[in-house]
Amino acid sequence: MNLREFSKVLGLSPTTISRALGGYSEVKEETRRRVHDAAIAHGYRPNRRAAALATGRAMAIGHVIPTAFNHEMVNPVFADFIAGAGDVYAKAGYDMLLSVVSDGDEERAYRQMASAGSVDGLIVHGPRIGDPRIALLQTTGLPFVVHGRAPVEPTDYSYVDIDNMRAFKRATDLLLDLGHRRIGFLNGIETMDFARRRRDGLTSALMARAVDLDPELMASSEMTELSGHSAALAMLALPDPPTAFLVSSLIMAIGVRRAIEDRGLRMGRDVSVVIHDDMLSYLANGVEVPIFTATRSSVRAAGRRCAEILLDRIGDDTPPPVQETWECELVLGASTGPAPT
Amino acid sequence: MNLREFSKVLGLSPTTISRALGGYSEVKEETRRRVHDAAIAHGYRPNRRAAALATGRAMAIGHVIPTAFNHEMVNPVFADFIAGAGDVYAKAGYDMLLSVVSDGDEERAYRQMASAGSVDGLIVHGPRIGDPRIALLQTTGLPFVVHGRAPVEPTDYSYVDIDNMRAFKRATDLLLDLGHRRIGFLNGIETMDFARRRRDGLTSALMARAVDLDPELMASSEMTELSGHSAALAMLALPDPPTAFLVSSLIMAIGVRRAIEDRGLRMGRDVSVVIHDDMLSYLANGVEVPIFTATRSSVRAAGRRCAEILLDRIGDDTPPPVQETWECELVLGASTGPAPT
DNA sequence: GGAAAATTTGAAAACGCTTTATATGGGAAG
DNA sequence: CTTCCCATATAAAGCGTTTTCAAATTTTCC
Repeated sequence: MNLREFSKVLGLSPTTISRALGGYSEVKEETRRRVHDAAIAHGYRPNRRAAALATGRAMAIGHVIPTAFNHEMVNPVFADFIAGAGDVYAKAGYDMLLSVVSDGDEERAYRQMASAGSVDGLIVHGPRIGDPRIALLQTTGLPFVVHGRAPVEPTDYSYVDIDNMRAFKRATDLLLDLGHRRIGFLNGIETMDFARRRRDGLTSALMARAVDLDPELMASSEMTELSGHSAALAMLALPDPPTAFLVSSLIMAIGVRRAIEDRGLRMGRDVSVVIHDDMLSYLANGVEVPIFTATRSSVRAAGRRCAEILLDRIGDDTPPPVQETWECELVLGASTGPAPT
Repeated sequence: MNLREFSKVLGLSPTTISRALGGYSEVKEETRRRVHDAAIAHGYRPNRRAAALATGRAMAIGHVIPTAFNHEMVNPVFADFIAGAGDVYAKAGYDMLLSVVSDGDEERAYRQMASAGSVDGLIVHGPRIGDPRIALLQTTGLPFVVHGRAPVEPTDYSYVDIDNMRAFKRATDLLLDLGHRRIGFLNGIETMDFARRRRDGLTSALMARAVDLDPELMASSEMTELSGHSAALAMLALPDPPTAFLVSSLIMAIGVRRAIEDRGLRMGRDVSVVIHDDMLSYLANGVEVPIFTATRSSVRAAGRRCAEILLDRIGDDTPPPVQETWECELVLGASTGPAPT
C-alpha cells in the first residue's frame, strides 16, 4: 500500500495525506483524524526510503563498532551504550544503523556512511590516542559525537566523557589512605585514550605521595576476565606482592578475585580491590553494599546523552560543540580495607 | 556529488556509470575501470536511499532488541550475536538496523520495520513460549530467521537453535554420574523458550533415574551475577543443601561461585557447578582447562549462521525453511568433582 | 564494401514520498 | 452581488538512483 493507493481509498490527494500524517497545520483537524484512523485501519505507513530521499534526511544515526581490539573481541559496554542511545533515537523517530567492522576498516566504514548518505549523524566509539577519525569526520561535515575524547587537534568537536584521570587518582588516594603502598594496576589497552588517562591518574596520585611505581605492578591488556586473572596471579606471585589492586573494569576484576582466591587469600581482608564500574545492566556491582569499591558512571546514561547531543546538532545548523566531562562517584564496597601490616 | 554531476565530469551518461559501478556486463572493461578510478578520485558513492527506492531493496536487515526482560536489562549475548551477524552483512553489503524497544513494543517495532520498507529481512531474538511475533511476521511476507524457536504453530519458519534439552540432560547426567543427588538448578526466566527446554532436560534426566526434584532447588530469574548469587546462597542455606549446581549462564555462575565462597566452601571440591557457556568473546571460560564444566555453543557462530540463512532467503524467492538445531559440546572443567560423601 | 549481428551507450520512465506553488471554496466585508 | 481573504485541498516538480527500451557504434561475415 503506497501513498497514491491510500489517497484514492480516502478520496483525498496525496499531498493532504502527507501533511496530515506529517503534522502540518494546514489541514483541518477532522481530516487529520480521518487520515490517521484510516492509516491504522489499512496499515499504511510512509515508505521511509522514499521519505528519506525526498527530505534529504535519512532519519538514522550510524554507529561503527570495531569487532576486534585484538582478536574478535567486542567490547561488552557497547550493549549498554547502545541501549541508552537507542532509547533516545526511538523516541525521536530515528533508526540506528550499526556497522560491525574489523579494526582496520573503521575509517572506511565512516567514509562510506558519510558519502552514501545513509545516516544523518555518527557516534564515534572508543577514541584512541591520536585518533584520525575525528579529523576525518570533520571534513565530511556530518554531525558526530564522540564517546570519550582524543587529545589531539582539532579540539572543536562534541564529546561526552568521564573524568578518568580524576576518578583513578581518587581511587588511588583511597588505597594510599588505607595504607597500601604496593598497588597492582590492571589497565585496558593503553592506546585507548581512556586507559591512558586512568594511568595518568594513578601515577599522579602515587607521585604526589612519593610512592614508587613499580613496572611489575602495571599491566595493560584487553579487559577480560582471563587477562585480569592471569595478570593478578602473576603479581601475587612476586616476592613483594601487591596488597591492593586497581582494576579498569568489573569483568576484569572478577578474574582478579578468582586469582586472589586461587592463592587462598580473601578479598577485602588480605587484598583490597578498587574497580571502575560502568554499571552494565547485566553485571550489577551488588545491590545494597557494592561487592567492589568502585569509581562509577553509567555507560547507558552516556549513550543517552551522546544521542541527545547528536540529535540537537542535527536539528540546529551549527551549534557550538558540546563537551561534557562527567565526574565519577566513588562508592565504598566490601572489597577494600586497611593494608595488612 | 551525485550521479548526474559525476557523469558530467566523466562525459558519460548516468546509465553507463550506474552500470559500470553495478557490475553489469554490458559495459566495456576499459570504461568500467575508468569509472571506478574516477569514483574513487572524486569520492563518488551512489546514494543508498535513492538506490534503495529505485531497486525496492533496502539492503538492510533489522534486529529488534528488547531492552527489558524486566527492568532495563539488555541481554549480554546480543553483543556477540550481532558481531557475528554484522560480519556477514558487511561482506554482503548489507546494513544492520537496530531497534531498541522496551519489552511490550516489540511487535509494533516489527510491524513498523515491515511496512515502512526500511529492511529486507528480520532476525527474531529471544522467542518466548507462544510467541506471537512469528505468526505476525509470516503475514507480512518479509523474510525472517529466528534465533531459537517457539513451540507453536506455524512451524514452517527458519531458525537456528541449540539443543537445549539434550545439553541440559547430558549435564544433569554427568552430575548424577558423579554421585550428586541434590542439584540446584538456576535457570533463566521460564517464559523464554530456551529456559523451558533446559528445564525439561534436567527433569527428564532426574526422572530417568528416579531422583526427586525438589522445588526448593529450582530457581528461575534473569541471568545476572546478582540473581545467581542470591539464589545459590538461599539454596546453600537449606537444611539439606545441594552438592551441585546447574546454571544457565556463565555470568550467573560467577555469582554462584561467589556464593559458594561466601559460605567458605570450595567450588569443584565441596560443590560442583555445570554451566551453559555461550562463548562470549569478553567472558571466556578459561584458556586451556575451562574454569567451569560447561555445555557450550558459540552465540557468535549462531549470529553468523542466522545472517547467512536470512540473506539466502532474501536472494531466492521462496526456498523451504531452514531449521538447524545445533548440538552443544560438553566440556569438562575444574568446577566438577564427585559428590562429597 | 555493405548488411547483419553484437556490443556499448543514452534518454526517459519509474520508485514513493515531500513540498512549493497554485487552485478552490466559503464567508465576511464592502 | 461583488470583491477579497482565509482556510483547505491539489497538481506537479523534485530527491538520486536503477532499469527498460531505443539508439549509436563497432565488429563480423559474406
